[in-house]
Amino acid sequence: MAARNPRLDDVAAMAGVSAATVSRFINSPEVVAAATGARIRAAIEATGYIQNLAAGALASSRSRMIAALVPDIAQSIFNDTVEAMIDELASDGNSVMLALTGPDNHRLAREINMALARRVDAIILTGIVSDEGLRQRLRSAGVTVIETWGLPEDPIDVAVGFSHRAAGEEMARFLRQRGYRRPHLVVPRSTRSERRASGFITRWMHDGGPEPTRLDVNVPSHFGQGRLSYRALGDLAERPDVVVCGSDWIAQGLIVEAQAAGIRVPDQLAVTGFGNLRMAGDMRPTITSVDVDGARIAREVMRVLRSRAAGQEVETRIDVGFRVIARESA
Amino acid sequence: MAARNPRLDDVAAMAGVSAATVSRFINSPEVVAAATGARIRAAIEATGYIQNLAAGALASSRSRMIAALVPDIAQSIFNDTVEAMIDELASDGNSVMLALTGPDNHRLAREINMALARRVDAIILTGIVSDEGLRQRLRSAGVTVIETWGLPEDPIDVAVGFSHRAAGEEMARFLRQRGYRRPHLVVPRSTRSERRASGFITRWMHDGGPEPTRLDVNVPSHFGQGRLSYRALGDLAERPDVVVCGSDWIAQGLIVEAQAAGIRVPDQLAVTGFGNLRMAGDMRPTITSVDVDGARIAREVMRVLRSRAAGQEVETRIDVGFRVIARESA
DNA sequence: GAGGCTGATGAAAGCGCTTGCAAGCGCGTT
DNA sequence: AACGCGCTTGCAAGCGCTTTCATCAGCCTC
Repeated sequence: MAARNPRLDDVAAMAGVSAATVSRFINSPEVVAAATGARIRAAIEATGYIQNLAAGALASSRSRMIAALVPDIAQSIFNDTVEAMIDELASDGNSVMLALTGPDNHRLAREINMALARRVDAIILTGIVSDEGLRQRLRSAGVTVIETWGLPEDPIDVAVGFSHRAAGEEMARFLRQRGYRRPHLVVPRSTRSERRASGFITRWMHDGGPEPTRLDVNVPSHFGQGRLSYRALGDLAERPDVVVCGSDWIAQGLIVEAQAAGIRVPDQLAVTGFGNLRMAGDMRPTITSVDVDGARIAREVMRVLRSRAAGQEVETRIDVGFRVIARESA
Repeated sequence: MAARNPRLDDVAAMAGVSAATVSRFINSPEVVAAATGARIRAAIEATGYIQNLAAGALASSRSRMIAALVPDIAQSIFNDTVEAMIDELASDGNSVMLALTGPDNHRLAREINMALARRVDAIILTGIVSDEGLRQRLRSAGVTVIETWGLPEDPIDVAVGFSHRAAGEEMARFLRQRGYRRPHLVVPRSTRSERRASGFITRWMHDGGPEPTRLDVNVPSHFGQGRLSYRALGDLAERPDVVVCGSDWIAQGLIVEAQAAGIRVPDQLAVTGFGNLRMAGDMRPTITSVDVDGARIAREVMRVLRSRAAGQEVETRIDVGFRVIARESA
C-alpha cells in the first residue's frame, strides 16, 4: 500500500529492457519488436503500472488536454456540442478540461489563463472574446484556439459556426412569407441573440414591415421566462401575431402559458424558437425553430484539431450553416 | 514570437532572485518579503510569464485537477451539481477534467484509468460503480474518491447523496395520503431510478395498495418520452389515477400530451416528477416533484475535498436528504 | 558580547517521463 | 570479405517546476 506507485523504470527492469523502450511501447507499440512488446505488456500487468501523463506532458510538451470554455452547462444549447466533443476527444486519448465562464463571460480571462498555465493543446471557446488584450494573448500563446457557434470576420485562430445575423434574417423572411404581420421579439442578453435579433429587424423592416416590438431577458434563458414573456405581451399597445423567441425553452414556456390562458397556438398566436432542441419536435404544438447541428460543430472542431496535429494547414472560418425547421407553432 | 516561453528562471534573473523564491512568491506570496515580492511581480509582468502547472504538478505530485465523471451532460439532472462544483473548484485554483461515462457507464473503466493517469487529486463519480475490480483499483490508488447522488452502504471512499429507496417510499406515502389509488410508474433504466421504484412499490403494497403498473424507459430520459408514456397508458387494463415519473422531463412531456388529448391534470390524471428542475415550478400545472439540492451536494463535496487537503478526517457517508415538493399536478 | 532565534533566500536534488543520437545486429550487395 | 541498410534498443540529457536543507543577516536576550 505504502509502496510508491510503480514507474516506467520498474516496468523496464522487470521486462529486461530500458525505460525508453517501455515508453515507446506505450506511445507507439508498432515501433517495438513484437516479442519485446509482449514482455513489456506482461510487466505492466504484473506491476500494475499506470502511466503518469503529467510527467509525459512535461517531457513532450504536449498535454493531450483540451480546454473547453462555455458560459454554463446547467441549461445550455451548447451541451450537445460539448458532449459530442468530449466523446470524440476521449476516444483519441485526450482529456477535456471544462471551465465555466459565466453568463457574461465574467471569468473568461481567469479561465483562459488557467488553460494556458496547464499548457493545453487547444482551447475551444463558445461565445465571442471581445477583449482585445485577451485576443492578443491567445494569438501569441501559440496554442490552437477554436471559436465556436459564431463566425467572426477575423477569428483569433479558427472559427467553426454560422452567421447569427443571417439566421435572424432568414427567420424574418420565413415569417413574412407565412403572412405574419406583427412580430414580437424575446431576446436574451447575449451577443449572439442580439445579432440574430438585429438581423431579423433589419430584414423585416427592409421588406417593408413595421418595427417589431421586443423584450430583453436575462441569460441563461429558461422555461420560466416564457411564461413571463407571455404575460408581458399584455403591456403592448397592439397584440403581436407571432412571438420570435431567442431559445426553444422560452418558446415552450410561452406556449404553455398561452394555452393555459386559453389562447390557441398558432391560430391566435404563433411562436418560434431557436436551437431545435429535441423537445421542440415533441411539444404540442411542435415548435418551429432554427436548427444548428451541434454535433457537426463538434466534428468540424475535431477535424481541425486532427489536421493541426498532423501539421496540415486548416481553414480558418468554417460555416456549418443553420436551417429553419417549419413545424406547427408558426 | 519564436522565443520560447519565459520560465521561472527568466523571471528570477530579471528580479535578481533565485527561481525558488519566485516559486514561493507564486504559491504563497506571504512568505516572501514585500519588497522582493514587488520586484518579482514586476518581472512577471515584464516577461509575460505564465506558470507551467504541468511541471508544477510533477514536482509537487499535486495536480490541482479534479476529475468529474458523469453519464452525460446533454440532459442531465446532475448538471446543477457539476456546475456548482466546477465553479467552486475554479475559485480554489483547481481545474475540472470532465469525462462522460455514457448511459450505462460504458466507458467508466477507461475514464477512471485516464483520471488516474493524470494523477488527479480527486475523482468525483455520479452513479454507482458496481465492478468490484474497479472499486478495488480506486481504493488502492490512494486518491480521494467521492461518490455522489447515491448513498451506498460501503462507499469506496466517501459518498455524498441520499437514499433513493427512501425517496421512493416517501412518494408512495405522499400519494396514498392524498388519496390516490392506482399509481403507474414510468421508470428510466438506471440503478437509481430502479431503486426509487422499488422503494415506492414496496411501501405502496406494504400499505395495502395494489401492485402498481409500470413502464420502463431508456436513459437519458427526456420530454419526448413523456408523450410516449402517456400514449402507452392506453394499453393498460385500468387507467391509473396518478403517474409517477422518473424525471421532471418525463412528467412535463406527459402533462403536455395529456392536455393535448383534452385530459385535465390533475383532476383526471395526476402526475409527479423527480429532480425538481426549475421548470417544474413554472409548468401549467406546476409539477409535484422530489427536490434534491444539487448545489448542496456540490458544497458537501467541496467541504470533503478541503478537509482532506487540510489533512483532517472526514465522514464517509453524508446524507443530504430530499424533499417531496407538493404542487398542483398531484 | 555571546548565543540563540526568526525570517528570507539560495543551492541543488529530484518529480517520471520523452526523444535525439548512436550503437548493435542480421542480412543482402558488390 | 567489406560495406551499407533497416530495424531495435539503450544512453543520457533534458522538460520546468517544488521543496528540503542550509545559510545568512538582523535582532533580542541575558
